[in-house]
Amino acid sequence: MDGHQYISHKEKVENLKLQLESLSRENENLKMMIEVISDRYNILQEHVQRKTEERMSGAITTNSLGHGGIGSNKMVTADPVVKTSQVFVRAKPSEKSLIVKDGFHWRKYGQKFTKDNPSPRAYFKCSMAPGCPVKKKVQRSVEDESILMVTYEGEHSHGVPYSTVVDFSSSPDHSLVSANLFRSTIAIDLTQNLATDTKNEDTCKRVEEYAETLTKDPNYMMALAKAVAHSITKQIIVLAILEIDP
DNA sequence: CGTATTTGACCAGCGC
DNA sequence: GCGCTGGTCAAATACG
Ligand SMILES: [Zn+2]
Repeated sequence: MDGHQYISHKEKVENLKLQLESLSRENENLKMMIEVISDRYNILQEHVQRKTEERMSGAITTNSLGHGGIGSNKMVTADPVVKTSQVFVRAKPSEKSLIVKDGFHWRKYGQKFTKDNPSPRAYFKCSMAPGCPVKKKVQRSVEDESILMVTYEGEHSHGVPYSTVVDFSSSPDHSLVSANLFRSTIAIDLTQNLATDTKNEDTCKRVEEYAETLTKDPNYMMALAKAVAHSITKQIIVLAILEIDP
């Protein structure tokens, strides 16, 4: 009697094991597909960027040909509205130098010692797409050496680096990395909302604390993961359609 | 060999 | 103008 039950249980376990195995394989395959697709997506994005740039430059040249003496209205491009956002990020204890791993590709173009901070400040420019104007400054916090102060400036003229999502799962200690990246994105959003009224350090610190409490809340993390997954699947669907269409 | 980083030179703004 | 400071350039160098 018990033997039958035991056997059936054993069978169930074996069955579940097999299912798990096949699901794991499927998961691996899907991961690989995501990687490939994101790769192609980035390439396509690059092409689109180049094409629009070509078209823009052509339009500008044809436009500038017809510049009579009429106007004198200088097209002062409202550049002053460059969105800057400050982000506090926990420094990885292992990293000796300034971070680079936030999903974009940065080319370092300078490093200076500043008057009011013993640690140097590094200057980066986004190099994911040619002509992307985004820059960032990275400097350790004065009082807490394990806090990195990152200042992003401008908006990317290309698609967001979709491959970062893939990096989450493929990273050896993905929990740490993903926590850091999630927090950084949260901090970006919050600082952008708060940047209009106040700009002192206390609010920034409070933002960081707030983000930390958020990441500790399991419900919030679950909702966030759900949202991220949803956006991912949406992107995948779009990409699949694009792939079928041509 | 092509590309990314390093690092001193260089420049622009500001207070005096 | 002068010196200081934060930001950028670019030649040299390191790296894979
Ligand atoms: Zn960019």
